Amino acid sequence: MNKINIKYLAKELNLAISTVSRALRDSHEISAATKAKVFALAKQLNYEPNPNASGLRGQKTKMIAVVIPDMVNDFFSLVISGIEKITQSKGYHILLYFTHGDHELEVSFIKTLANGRVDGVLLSMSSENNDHHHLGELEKKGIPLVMFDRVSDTLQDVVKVTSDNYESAIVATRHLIDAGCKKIAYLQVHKNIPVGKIRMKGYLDALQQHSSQAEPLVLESANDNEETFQSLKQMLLREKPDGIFASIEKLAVICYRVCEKIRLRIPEDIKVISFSNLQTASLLNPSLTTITQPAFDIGETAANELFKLINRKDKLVAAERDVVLKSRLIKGRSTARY
Amino acid sequence: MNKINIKYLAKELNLAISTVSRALRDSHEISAATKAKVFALAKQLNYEPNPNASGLRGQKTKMIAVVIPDMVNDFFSLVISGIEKITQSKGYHILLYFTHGDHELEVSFIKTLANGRVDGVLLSMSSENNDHHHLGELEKKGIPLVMFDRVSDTLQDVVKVTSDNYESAIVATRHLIDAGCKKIAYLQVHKNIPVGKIRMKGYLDALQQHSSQAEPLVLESANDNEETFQSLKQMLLREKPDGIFASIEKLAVICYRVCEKIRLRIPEDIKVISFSNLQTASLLNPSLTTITQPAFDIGETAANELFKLINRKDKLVAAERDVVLKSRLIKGRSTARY
DNA sequence: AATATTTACGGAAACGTTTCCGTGAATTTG
DNA sequence: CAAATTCACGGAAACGTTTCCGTAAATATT
Repeated sequence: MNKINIKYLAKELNLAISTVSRALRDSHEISAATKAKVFALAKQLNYEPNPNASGLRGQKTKMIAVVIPDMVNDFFSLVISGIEKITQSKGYHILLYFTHGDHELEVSFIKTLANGRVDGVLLSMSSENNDHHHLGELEKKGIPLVMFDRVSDTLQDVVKVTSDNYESAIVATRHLIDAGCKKIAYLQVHKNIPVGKIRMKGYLDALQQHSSQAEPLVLESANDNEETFQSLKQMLLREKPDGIFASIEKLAVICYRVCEKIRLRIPEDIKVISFSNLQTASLLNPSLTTITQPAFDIGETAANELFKLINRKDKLVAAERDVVLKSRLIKGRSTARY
Repeated sequence: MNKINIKYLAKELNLAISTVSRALRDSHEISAATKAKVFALAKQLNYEPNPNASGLRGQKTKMIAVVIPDMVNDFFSLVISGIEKITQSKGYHILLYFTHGDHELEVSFIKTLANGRVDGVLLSMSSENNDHHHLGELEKKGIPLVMFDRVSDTLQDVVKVTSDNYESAIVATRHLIDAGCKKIAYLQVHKNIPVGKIRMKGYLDALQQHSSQAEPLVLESANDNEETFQSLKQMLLREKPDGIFASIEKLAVICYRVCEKIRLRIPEDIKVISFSNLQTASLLNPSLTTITQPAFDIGETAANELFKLINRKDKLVAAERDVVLKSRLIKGRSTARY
């Protein structure tokens, strides 16, 4: 039950600790013969360097943090898969945190991360909150940050990876208009989600430029699904829109349920389009027309950008830039002309 | 740009390093007055203890690893959410690894984890492989392990959290039989997935006991989706089963596509049931009857069991036990009598 | 009042690694 | 052949904590 560490290897081989360490790291100042002996014993004993010791000494942890709201939809699952592809290839490890949309929790996570727990942070904000001092804490400690999807529009000096939410919202709205919709409603999540604002702006601008619809029609969802169900039902019955643009897939799903409940036929009575990464969108009844974000790609790109920052020697060059990836419109029967 | 660590706090307060450390850990041998001063300065400077130093000294990392095949389906997303709920409440951190079904990768992950990187491991196996020496490595180092869902049936001395796959498979098969199916096919994934075997045994036993069907009908899926699509299509055309039992949701989805392609009506011509945690199962066309595993619960339970092991003082007591949670049958139109 | 105990804190070792600095021996250079 | 350089390795410091051991003063005990 002997601990196998460098000291043990050194004693076993009659070498100094420093020699063993250098041999393991393939240093040029160690002879081939010695290296071979060290490697052989290390492999035989299944030696793995203690990460805490390496981290403490070298101030490198080989870990990055991924901080996201949650994983209830397929979007973040795909993003993480993209991130994992990159971290895996770089020999890095992923620490995963869920904020559950709670800003306080986000602040608390970031503070814990700011003291040498990770080499970098990938963040999708819990909510639009102009209080960004916790992110400043990261910068002060020299820990690189890349934001993705739910980014801050007020924060300037940080790398952001997003998709073309504004343009896609215009495309989606125009798609409904082209399908013959005269009264289009927009289903929005809680107001202070950053992407939400931009998407709604696309909806509003598209309406103004391409539709004769007098007034925009916006419904903000509640936190509770049942509550949202009821208010959406009321809205559909009262306003009788003929097109629905859901800003997230959960709202589209609720919309399907409401329509079934009040016997509205999709797409005959009302057409539905939604931002969504649902893999089963094409199997829904009817198949859902979606704006699909390149989620996996966003994850890959964000991770790559983060590693650029981590490996940057010259900390002074502030080459921040926004990366914007394109979403795709995938047509389903939910917006078909009939 | 001064590093704020314990040494800095001590100097600032004219105290010894050891005193500050004890004050921060709320030791009883430090006066209330001193504690107050230390806490105040620590808060003011946003001090966070360096995790590498703590980990190195105390041999505790406050991190656990979660090793799963991937996150392409909703099941593992829910499991992780359940795990996160527990780790969050215990002040622990999650390291996430995907094996992508590759046993070699699993071995490599476990080996890296075996040297003080984490306090415990939650594992859902990549594949049924009787080569378990890498897990022995964990035990040798005293790192607790809990397996969930895809567990090994040959490995005895380890805590396992699963759902009642055998019983559920019987329930599913009987459900098809009761709905009038005379020829039921079972769609299986790659042979060496452990749960797959047990589920199939349930299918076989239910057939033998409750159906007059002469021969079981089993189709093993390929790695490639398109390939699976083709072989399933061939099978449906050749064998003309009137019931399909899919062991995982991906196969049910492919089955839906095949049926649409060859104009088989669900549930009139063929009925479909599947193991699945798809949140949109009820919105499919037609709504899918599922055996739904308590995924979130599995995550919670596995994490709780792991913490029991981590916090156990008495390492000798080997109170291994299997925890089996119940799945639910959720009826949809895909198995309706017509 | 003399001794024993508690209180509140300081000093230093230890965790396992990496790397700076040194140093004999071997090799190259002028 | 002497001097300079390279080679191959050893010793020890440093990373930031936690904790064991020690100790002077304060308090409690007999």
